[in-house]
Amino acid sequence: MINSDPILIIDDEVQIRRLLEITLSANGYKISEATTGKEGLTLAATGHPALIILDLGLPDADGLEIIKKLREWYQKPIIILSVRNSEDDIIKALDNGANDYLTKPFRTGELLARIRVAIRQSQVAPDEPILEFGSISIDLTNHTARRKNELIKLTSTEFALLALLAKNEGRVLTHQYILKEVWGMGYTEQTQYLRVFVAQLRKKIEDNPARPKLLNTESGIGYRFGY
Amino acid sequence: MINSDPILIIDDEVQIRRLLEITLSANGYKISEATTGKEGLTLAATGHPALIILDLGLPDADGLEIIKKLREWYQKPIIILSVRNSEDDIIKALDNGANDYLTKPFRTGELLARIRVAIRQSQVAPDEPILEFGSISIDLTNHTARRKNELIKLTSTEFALLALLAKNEGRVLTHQYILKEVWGMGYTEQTQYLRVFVAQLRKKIEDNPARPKLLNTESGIGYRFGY
DNA sequence: TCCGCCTTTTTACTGTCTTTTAAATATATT
DNA sequence: AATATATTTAAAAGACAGTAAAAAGGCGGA
Repeated sequence: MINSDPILIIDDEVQIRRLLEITLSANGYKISEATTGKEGLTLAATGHPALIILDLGLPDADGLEIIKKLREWYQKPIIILSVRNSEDDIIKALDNGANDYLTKPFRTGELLARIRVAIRQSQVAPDEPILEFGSISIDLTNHTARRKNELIKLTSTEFALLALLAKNEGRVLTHQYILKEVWGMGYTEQTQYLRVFVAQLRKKIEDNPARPKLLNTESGIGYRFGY
Repeated sequence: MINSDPILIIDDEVQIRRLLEITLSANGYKISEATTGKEGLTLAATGHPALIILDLGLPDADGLEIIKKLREWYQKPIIILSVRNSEDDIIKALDNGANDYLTKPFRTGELLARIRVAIRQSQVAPDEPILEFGSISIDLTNHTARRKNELIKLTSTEFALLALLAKNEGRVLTHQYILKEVWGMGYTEQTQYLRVFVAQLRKKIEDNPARPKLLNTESGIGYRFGY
């Protein structure tokens, strides 16, 4: 997920909390909840949330005061949800450190988009998932593979083959399956293509291509990556 | 003065422009104005505005496309003003790079508060606007590129292409993706444009254009900058 | 508005890299 | 040992990329 830190919801209305719970967790966010200002401040301090959604109309505290208290140390985004729609309330909340202000009832899709905006601004680009196998690393999103940090020059077919095998580390993939995935369903009989490309790949990724350690042959069946 | 760079207003309605002129300058902001998308893009590039206020319903261009075009190089806040109030419009604008979205008619005090929020944030998180690659440096805010401190003369398309690749250093970008980002979604088949512009760029940025070190070809896939 | 300049698009050609095919050699399985 | 399966190499075919230059389009200045 984008961020493993939770979104902290501070709201006394149980319906709103339920709605946010469902919407946010359905979109892959972790959540933590508080029903009072006091509890909210404690949870903000202990749970280091990635973002705080704050209801201005809490029974036990003034919303503005909570924003100010949070902003003494909390740098990440604060989004206000409030029934109050007066310009004065909005301006005061924003000027005291809130990042955004939505009035209830709000549209969940819009809230999600505004959360994305806030998080986008507060965080640096997340690292890409990279598959590692000894001295070989394969970056699927960047379409690059490295060997001891040196870029390996691979053709698109070679990369597709390597990626398929690497994604299925330890599994035996049959010739037919590999051919179907890499070349397409019309090529399941062209085992020879596979042999040629396996040889090319081994030259590029193996220390000793004649004694492969990564790209292993399962005679009569297919190939297996790793293990 | 909060910031000596102006706020750029892109709106075709003269009443809105007058209103914003008065409100913003009364609050100490400098302003510059454009009445069309085209003019807006030019002024954004030449005037390095501290913030852009953009009307989505311009007569000469699709608002979303303008946001995308701006976001190819413009890092500072973009606030949308629009008569459209549908959730879909709001989400699309925000997800394509807008920082905030207000529907017309808007309250000037709220707009000012949201401008303060946006500027506050853009000062906290100043993205490094100058990318460096060996003897090449690319200044995204000023739309300029240098080679050994000599200014390189680039057309706007050339710059957009270079900026896109440079921002994605080390990643392989597909032909389709590059074409979509630089030319627009109707051009994903025009790989020849790309070849011509890549050749032009290489002449300008590479020591030896025939043996590129920065702008690398990934045959059958696309191009990769650096690494 | 027209002219000239600059940028983008189009065209035609050449060169390079990738995939396919083929054939000879090696290894595994029974 | 015989047979099937796999590896390796290299050349042929095909796909893809680079280049140059002309045509078209857009823009600003006279």
